[in-house]
Amino acid sequence: MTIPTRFEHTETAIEISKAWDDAGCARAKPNPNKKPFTIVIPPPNVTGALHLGHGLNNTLQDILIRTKRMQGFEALWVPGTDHAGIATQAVVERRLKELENKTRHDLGRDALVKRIWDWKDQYEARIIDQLKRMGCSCDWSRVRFTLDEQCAAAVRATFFDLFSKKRIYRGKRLVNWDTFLQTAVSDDEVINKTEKGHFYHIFYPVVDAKPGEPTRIEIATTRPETLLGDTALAVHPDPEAAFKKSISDLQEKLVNASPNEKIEIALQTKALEQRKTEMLPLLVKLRDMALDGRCVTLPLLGREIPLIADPWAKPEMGTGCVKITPAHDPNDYEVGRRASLPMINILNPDGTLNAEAGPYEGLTIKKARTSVIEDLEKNQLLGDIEDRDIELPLSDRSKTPIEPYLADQWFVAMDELAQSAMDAVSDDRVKIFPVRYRKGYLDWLSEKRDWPVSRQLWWGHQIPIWAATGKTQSEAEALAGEIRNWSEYSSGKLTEQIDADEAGTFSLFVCLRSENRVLESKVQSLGLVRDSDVLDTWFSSALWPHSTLGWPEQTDELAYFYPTSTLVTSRDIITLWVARMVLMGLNNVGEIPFHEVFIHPKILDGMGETMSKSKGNGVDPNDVVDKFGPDALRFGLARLAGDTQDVRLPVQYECPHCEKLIDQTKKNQSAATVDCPECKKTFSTQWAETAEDKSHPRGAVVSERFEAARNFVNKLWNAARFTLMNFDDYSATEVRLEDLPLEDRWLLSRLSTVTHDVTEAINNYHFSDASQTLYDFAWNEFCSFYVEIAKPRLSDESQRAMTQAVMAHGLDTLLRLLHPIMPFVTESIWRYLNKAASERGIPKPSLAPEFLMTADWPTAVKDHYSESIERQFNEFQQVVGAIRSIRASQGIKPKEIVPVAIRCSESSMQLLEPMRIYFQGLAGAEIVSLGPDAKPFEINAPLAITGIDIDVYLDLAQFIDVEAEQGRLEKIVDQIVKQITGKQQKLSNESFVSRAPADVVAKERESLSELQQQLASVKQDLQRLIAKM
RNA sequence: GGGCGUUUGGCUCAGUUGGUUAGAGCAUCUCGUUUACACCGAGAGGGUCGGGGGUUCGAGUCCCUCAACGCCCACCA
Repeated sequence: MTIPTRFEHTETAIEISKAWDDAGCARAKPNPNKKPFTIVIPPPNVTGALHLGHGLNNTLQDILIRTKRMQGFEALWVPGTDHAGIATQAVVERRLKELENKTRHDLGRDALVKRIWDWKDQYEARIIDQLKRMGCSCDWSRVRFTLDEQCAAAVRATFFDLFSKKRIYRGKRLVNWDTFLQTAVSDDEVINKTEKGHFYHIFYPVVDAKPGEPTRIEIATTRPETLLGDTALAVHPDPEAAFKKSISDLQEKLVNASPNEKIEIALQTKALEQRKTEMLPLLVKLRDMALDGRCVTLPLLGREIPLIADPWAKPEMGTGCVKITPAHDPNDYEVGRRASLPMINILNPDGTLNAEAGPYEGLTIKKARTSVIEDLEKNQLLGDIEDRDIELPLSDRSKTPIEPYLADQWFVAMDELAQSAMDAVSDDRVKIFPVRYRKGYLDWLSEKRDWPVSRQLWWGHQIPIWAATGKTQSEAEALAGEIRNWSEYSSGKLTEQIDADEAGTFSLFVCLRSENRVLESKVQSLGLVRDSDVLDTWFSSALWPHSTLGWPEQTDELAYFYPTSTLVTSRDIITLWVARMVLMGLNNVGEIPFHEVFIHPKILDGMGETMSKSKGNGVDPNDVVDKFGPDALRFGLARLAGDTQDVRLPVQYECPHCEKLIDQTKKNQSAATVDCPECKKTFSTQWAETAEDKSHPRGAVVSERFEAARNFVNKLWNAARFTLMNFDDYSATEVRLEDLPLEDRWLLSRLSTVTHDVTEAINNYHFSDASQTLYDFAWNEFCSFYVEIAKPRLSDESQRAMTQAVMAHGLDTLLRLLHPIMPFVTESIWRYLNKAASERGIPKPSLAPEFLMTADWPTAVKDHYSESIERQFNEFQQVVGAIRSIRASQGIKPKEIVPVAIRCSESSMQLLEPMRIYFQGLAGAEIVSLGPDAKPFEINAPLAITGIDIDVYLDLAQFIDVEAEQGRLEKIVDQIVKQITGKQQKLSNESFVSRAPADVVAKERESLSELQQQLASVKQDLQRLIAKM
């Protein structure tokens, strides 16, 4: 049997993928004879291509799905992508701006959405290609997209349901307004950045100040321009109590404080007390004025606004007095509601000031700030300006400042929904691994904050609401009454709600259950207008586990595959996504969406930062696949990712001219081109946009971390090559366990152990352990020992057939175990193995299936396991290692055969006797005497192996390098003496002997006496050596 | 400010319930073309486990504390 010298990963992968596809290996359908195992992919955003973080995520899912498929489950992995509303629209809008200098308004809604669909098509294709090249065994006949028709139907049904249950409501809320994208973004999409800013002190004149009262009140703010929307000033209702509370809080902290903290607290307390003394009289006065209903004049606009008492004004902060801008600050909004203050919105959606700002109308916020400061200065109402670091909220998507903004939004009421999702995790219906992530999930949900779901975007699921606003109560009810008479109303195709706002005007909201043009125009004919907003992208993501299976239709798939088995995701979307899937699944289907959630580590770059598209440090899995192959990519990721830590993956550019690897740095990772320091030529990166940049050949981004994995693939390939080279005369034979020699029994026992360990590891999501176990076994045991031992046996006719049978079985099992991690190389070898040895297995051979992918998972055969055999073989391995070590230190040429004597017990002799012949191949040694009576040579290189009662002697008569040997022996003496001293100390310690468990003490004594014997023996050899000179 | 996590040889990571001399891969050094593999084989050097304190006969492993780094959440006009 000939098998290529090299494993050609690229063409093999293409060919094998096609074969799997043609055979439908990854397709799944409800099958009553099997148990289902389901995974829904965390749908990647179509904002861009996948990076290695996704690579890891999908590798782990595929390992699970392939394992379960082999274990006999009906394994379904549902693929798909996410429309990622705001993120995708932002990317396309940014490009539109950069390349064509146009805004979305220049294009209009339909044209922009068309452009985004084009973008989506391009990246969806790219993503699916990446997944396929990685070998992901998704059921590709079931690709979903969160904005496709099936998902849209689910979104409509859900919205309708929640609206009917009054869990979706309309509210005026202060939202995070992105002035660039002109949409509200959720709290989760806001990031904070510390910036240098100023703290402006401003004076508000008191209206009709009485004698003894201050004529003006000082406040301090980082946002002076917002004063245009002020509707009050506030002071604490009980400043003295507030001061006392703060001071006593500090005292409380003192109890558990560290020395450094204590100093800090003492200083704070002192400052606070001083402040209290200085400021209390004024604050009390102001409080009295507030209670008296006094007013101040709003600078610049001249409006009279009240001074109010509200606990939000903390006496220990700022000037102790605070301006209240309800329409533009979340805290002020709450104050405004408590005090029924007017709420004045001074902003247009694009971030410029509106008519409420009077003379400042039309200015941007930045310009308005400058003019306001200038004008305050002119009016002598400006006090100190302090420098200060301020936390600037930015929109995660557009990176522009967020403005708190009062707007009408749809909300999902979270109280009951959140509770149901908390319960599912608290009572373990949904298990989260590792468990430490439970807390974050529960804490977040326990806040039960209502979920604002409106987005003022064009890309997404448009809200299925038609509204008639600004009506009187009777008008609204008349309209509603008409609708209620429709037959569609009674058949549940639409529903309505009447809503009154603070100003006393009424709105009628009508929700349609599903897409229905006729009904839509009927509703529109009543004068109702469709809400132009779309839903938060997480709304459709939250339905993913059931919408992909056909809900709201009661499909067979839904009945069979739902709830899904495991969700594999990364920790940063536990709240955003995982929690919402749980509550939506419970609400819609009445059942949890998945039984287990596995949170895997994140891939960081060489500088410790998470990989992401926006940072520019993302590594394209395809680049790694091109260079090292998909199996190496997968194995490398799986082995790297343990369960406790994120994993750092230093990445390099590979110069396309000279193949030099260039470490990625902060600077070059986002560059469009890089100059190679070696050959000085230029190459382009994935960020190259312009024609000029693109004219340079592209440098792949790779990581040498995958080299070891690639080598492993090669090792496996070659072990298979060797095996198959010796299978020309293979014929299936039945082998009896008891006829097999030790080395075969050892292999079978190890296979049993490894099968057990790997199965356990994968079941418990310990992918790294599974990979490591297989790597060690395949390389250090199967290749280094079993194959080496097999060499002489294969040329011995009496052993050849038996050896072939065990080798075939060993390779077969190894391939099965490795397949989920390295599907291509294993499937490829499997084909060759099938050609050479189609029937194989211990004890009874059977015909192997055509595809490894759908073959059975091995079982750990109990009868094959033997602890004593594994231990005995381990002794053999140690003796081999000992001989090799001496040979190396003596500089003995590899071709020289060294005579060796092994003194050991009767039982060890029985073990080693049949292994005698293997010492030559493995260690270049000829065993001249073996057993309890084995005699050392005249000039010995002794080696004692700890833990085993075996002494090994090499006859150095013709090889001796006295100096080297003397050095070696002296070093051994030192080592042994050091250990003996340690043990003697331990054993002479009265409390150790009396308090440590008896068996520990006994073991110490035993090993001490062993060491002493060894020492004596080595010293003797050393003396003999010196005497010889 | 609250929570979670991390800190082990040059690099990337293991280290199960505390118990002999703390492991692996990469890198380094020495030797090597033995009929699968130089993407290989053999051997070697290198860490006292972030600092300090404690519990214990015994601590990388448990407790306290300090420090650094990372992430999440909240946030002060």
